[in-house]
Amino acid sequence: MARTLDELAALSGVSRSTVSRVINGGPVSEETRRRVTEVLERTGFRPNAAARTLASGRSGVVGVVIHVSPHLLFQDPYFSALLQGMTDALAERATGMMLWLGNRSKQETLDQILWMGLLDGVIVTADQLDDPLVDGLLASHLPTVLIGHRRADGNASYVDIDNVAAADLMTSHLIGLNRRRIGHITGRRRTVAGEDRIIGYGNAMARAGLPSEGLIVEGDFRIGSGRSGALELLERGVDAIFCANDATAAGALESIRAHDLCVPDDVAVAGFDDLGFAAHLDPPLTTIRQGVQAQGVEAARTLLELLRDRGRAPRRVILPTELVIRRSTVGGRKEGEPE
Amino acid sequence: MARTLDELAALSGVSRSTVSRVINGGPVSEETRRRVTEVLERTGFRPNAAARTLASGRSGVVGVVIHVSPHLLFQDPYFSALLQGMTDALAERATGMMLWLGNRSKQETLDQILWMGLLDGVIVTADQLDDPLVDGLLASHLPTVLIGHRRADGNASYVDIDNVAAADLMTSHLIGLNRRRIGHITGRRRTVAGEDRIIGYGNAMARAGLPSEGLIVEGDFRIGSGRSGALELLERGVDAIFCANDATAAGALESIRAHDLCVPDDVAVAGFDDLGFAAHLDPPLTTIRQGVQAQGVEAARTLLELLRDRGRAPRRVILPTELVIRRSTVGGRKEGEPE
DNA sequence: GATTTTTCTGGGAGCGCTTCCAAGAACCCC
DNA sequence: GGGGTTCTTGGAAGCGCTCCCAGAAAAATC
Repeated sequence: MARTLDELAALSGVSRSTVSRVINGGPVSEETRRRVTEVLERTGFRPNAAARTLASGRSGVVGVVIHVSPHLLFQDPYFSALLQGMTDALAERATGMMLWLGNRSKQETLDQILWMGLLDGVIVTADQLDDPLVDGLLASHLPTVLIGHRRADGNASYVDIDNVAAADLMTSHLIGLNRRRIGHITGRRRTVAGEDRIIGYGNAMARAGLPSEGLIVEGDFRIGSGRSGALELLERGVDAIFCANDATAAGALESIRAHDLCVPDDVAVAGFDDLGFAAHLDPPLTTIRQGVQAQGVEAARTLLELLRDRGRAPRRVILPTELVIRRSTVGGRKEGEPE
Repeated sequence: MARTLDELAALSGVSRSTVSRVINGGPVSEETRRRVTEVLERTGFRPNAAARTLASGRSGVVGVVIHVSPHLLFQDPYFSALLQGMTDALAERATGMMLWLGNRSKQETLDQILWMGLLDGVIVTADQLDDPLVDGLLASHLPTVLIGHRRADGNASYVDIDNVAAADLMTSHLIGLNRRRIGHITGRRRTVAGEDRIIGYGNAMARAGLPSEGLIVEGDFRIGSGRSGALELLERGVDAIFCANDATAAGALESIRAHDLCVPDDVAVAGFDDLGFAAHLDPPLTTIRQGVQAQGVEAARTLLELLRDRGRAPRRVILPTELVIRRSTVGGRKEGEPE
């Protein structure tokens, strides 16, 4: 069994260069290509990846860094969907993927990635407002695509949604339903999504001339903070709660029910993300749908494009979001539910 | 900034070979080492991974293949724990990891891994009785460690638990509590764990002279099959149910409660895995604890050892399991629960 | 002090591939 | 039919590193 290009060249009676061309789709006469391909298939030849990488400067492998605790990673379908999208898009171009999960320190992760050296590019989740890993990656000249972005990342390539606009839209939806004391349970502090959703909420409230002070309680994107946040807001008196994500909203629903209050009659509840379970909460949750899987796909495509054409201008993608209205804000039957 | 060994050699006034020795810990005089190290740090030099791999034949990267549907992957903490264990152990030796999740066909995955070529070795979950991916990997001469193993994998390296013995132990525990009609909800068909747990259950029943026919219903490791399986077994009349894993047991508990039966007085329930939630079910679940994270660690270590010393005999590790008794089989207070 | 042993270092030969260059063959147009 | 294209191919020069070998220097031995 042939192990090198030279052996293959000998077997098929052409030069090494020609075999290389056949493998990489270079210009070769039809006749030669057929002959070499035949030998290629017969021997099951696989070119040595390290040698290709060394000679060509590209490895065909990209890194994906999702720096969250594995606990969260495997619990939140958000990441699962993201990964799925990326692997699909990468596989289309036969690009390998190395995955870094968040179980080491950011500095260690960064060092490892850069030290490793054989990556063509990196996709990294940039959800923190302040993230040395992202900064390091951007500074490293390694082609990098962010999922999410900070203000300062204006000339990096990224895929994101417009959190401010979406939160504004949701808040306006609640205002439009004649809610006046609308509380907000925020996302984790120092995350882009968290802060931007606060801004969007604040914008809508201000525009409507409604007060928001005292109506914002801090959460952390987890169900527990939804429970406690809702308790606090109920005490202060609210007729609607906009939660920074669906998990938080699930917690809020629990607390409200425990208080024997009715959703949405007494208190309307809204979430953000539209993860699978949102439609199956009781009552089904009004939320903002963001296509997480699509974000993964788009991020991968963006990176591949960046690789194909280095020095190309950064590509910034803002994916659309959608207000999904269900019964947690508007009573009665909605969205094709059984009568 | 230095980019190659030669540049570094020039900067520090030694030969390329010497710099290479300093980097790789070869024999170098103290004085030289200090001088070169200084330059190394000052320039932040990183050796080219592809070149090292090509020259040395090792890449310092191993593959991890967890071929389950992403849905399951991200839902079941089992995999999360496994990954965590592996990444920890691999990081100790600065070994990179490429991850293949189960979103492509097995054949595709196999091809990609082998084609990629730059892996030093692979860890793969071998839970299916019949798995072309595992077969292909074992046949490929790529150092491979299985997590779980089939009968035929006798001379591969693997990390596993003794499912037969553990299931036997659990069943005997139930028998020892004077249960006589003990049902079993199996794991997914054609998985090693599923089949072996049936065998262990059967062994214990036979030894005690108890009948098991009609008391085995097929499940699939998921909560749904626990619900339906329990319903079926309740109809046939049982005083205990041994479920193939904790998720199934959770489902069984639901159904039993829905029938207004009491656990464990009317029906005892036992699971397998001791995942985090098992202790928090109502009532807390008697189960078999297997250290999943430890399995990950052990698998990684085994592979690293295999790599250090090729041609070494395969290493087979059977990790211990433990019967964890909680209130789902034995009433009253147990295991440090509040009074 | 001469010889042997050990330690340290530099040179060089690859690892297997890509890719540039140039030469030859085949083809074209007027 | 000659000069110019265009296609196809082989040769050769690396890519940046490891590792073997042999020579030089240092240390140990008698």
